[in-house]
Formats: sequence, C-alpha cells, structure tokens
Amino acid sequence: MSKKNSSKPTDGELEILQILWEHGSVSVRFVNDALNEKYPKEIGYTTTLKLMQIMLEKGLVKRNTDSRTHIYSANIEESETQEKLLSQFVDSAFRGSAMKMVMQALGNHEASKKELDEIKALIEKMEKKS
Amino acid sequence: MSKKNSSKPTDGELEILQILWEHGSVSVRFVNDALNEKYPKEIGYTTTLKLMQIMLEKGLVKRNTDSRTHIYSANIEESETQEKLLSQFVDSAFRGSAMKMVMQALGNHEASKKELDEIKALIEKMEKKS
DNA sequence: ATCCTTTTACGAATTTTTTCGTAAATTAAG
DNA sequence: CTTAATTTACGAAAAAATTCGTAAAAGGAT
Repeated sequence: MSKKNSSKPTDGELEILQILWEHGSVSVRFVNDALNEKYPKEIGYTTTLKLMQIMLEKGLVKRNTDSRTHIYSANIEESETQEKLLSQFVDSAFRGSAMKMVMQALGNHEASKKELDEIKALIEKMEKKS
Repeated sequence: MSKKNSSKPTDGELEILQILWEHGSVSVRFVNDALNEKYPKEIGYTTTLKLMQIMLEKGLVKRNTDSRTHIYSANIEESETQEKLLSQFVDSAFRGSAMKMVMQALGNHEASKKELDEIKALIEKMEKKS
C-alpha cells in the first residue's frame, strides 16, 4: 500500500524530477550540470546534492549506492505526478474549471495539425462514451 | 508602463486573488471567512490581514480606505495571471508540452457536450488560420 | 461617557525551502 | 606513495512564506 503524499513537490524538486524523468538514472553531477546549463545563476554542487538527499528521504527518488557516485532515479511516476499537479493547478489558478484552462492553453499555443487531430480524436471518443 | 512582475504569486496569495476575482471588492473579514469556510484548519484573522497587506505592497491588490474597514480588490487581471501561471506550469510540470497537458486534462475531465462543442469550434478556428 | 467589539498596524516567531561551508571518505593522477 | 580532485554526509545559514500576539484606533451599544 503506497502512502499517498498529498503535498506537492517544491519547484526545486520538480526541476530535478524533470531531469530524472527525461534521463533515467544519473549522478548528482549530471543533474547539477543540467540545472546549470538551464539557468544563468550557478547552482552549487552541494545544493543539488542536498536537495536530492532530501528527496530521497521523502521517497521522491531512489538511488543505487553500489559505486561511490550514487546513481539516482525518480521514484514516482511522471504521468501520475502530472495528474495530481494538474488537478491542483486547475483548482488554484482556474477555480476548478479544467475547460477554461484547456481553452486558454489551446488558444495560446501554436498547435500542429497532428496535435489538433489527436485532440479531435480524443473528443470523439469522449462523445461516444456519453 | 506597467512593471512586469515575473515572479508568480504564492499559493496563499493566489487563494486570496481567487476570492477577490470572484467577489470583487470585499473586506478582510470577508476573505478570512471565505478561506475558513473552504479549509478545515482555521486561519487567524490577522494572518489573512497581514497577507493582504503584503499583497498591497507588491501591487497585487488595491484598497479603498475611506471607511474604517478597508475594502480590497484585485489589482491584476485574472486572465492575464492565468496565462502567465499556465505557461510556467506547463514548463515545470509538462516539460513545455502544452498539448500533453491538454490531453491529460481532457482525458481526466468529464466534459459536457457543450464544452466539447466549444473546443471543437476553437479547433476549427485554429485550423483555418494555418 | 463607558464598555465592548472590530479593525488596522507592526513586529516578530515559526515553518518551509534553498543554499552552501566544511570535513571525511574514496578514487584518480602523477 | 603522495597529492589532488570528486563525492558524500552533516549541519547550519539564508531566504521566502506563513502565522500570530499585542497594542492602538475607531465605532457601536447601552
């Protein structure tokens, strides 16, 4: 039975999770480099390390300590996490109206024909269900 | 010229903004009552007051001090704020893929026929543009 | 006028999140 | 082997966000 942690990862934690989701199993050094590539403001190595150690305690990541450089990977699923974050975000920023948010997102985004087709397909599937 | 504040409102601030966007011009007491109605854990009156005073300094809200009970209202637009928050959220939680997020939102949400029709109309409009 | 309640202002305590300095351990280089 | 570089562990400082206690001011009730 998994203990559900209703508190969401902090911004910093989410940044690291993104890297882990994208790259799988990596060292602290790798994550720190990735962060510093992304941001102008240099982030200290021990800062990243500490954050990842905290995330380990919280169960957000797991690690392999066989070799000296510990190898970390995500311990929560990306899509599940996105689902939770999304619902909280819709509540906090769009007063619970997912549709309002979808409309805003669609309106602001330059969607490709393929993407629009996918959405249309999804909508048709939903219409059949009802 | 409006100074663009790229830092997003905190969770607490956003909660209060929601109430202001929904109800317009209201007192601190009103906001505090609304918050306490929403949450099990009682929030002290002065806590809400202080937060709103800070928001005033930041320019997130404005107030009318003609009468003793000051009347606050939002000083930033809901849709503009939503737009900013949405783009930041897509970046931080969906690695920038708005479409992935839209799909997730559509999939998880029980949409009414009317809502689906609106989206279809929006998609058609977007297809014409391209 | 006096008392009671509400509201504001202010400062500070608390909690959460982020950041980093330092030391010890391990590995790599010469 | 000795030195230098890398990594972990740990604690604590710094920064950001939240919470509240207290006092003074303003109104309302009797």
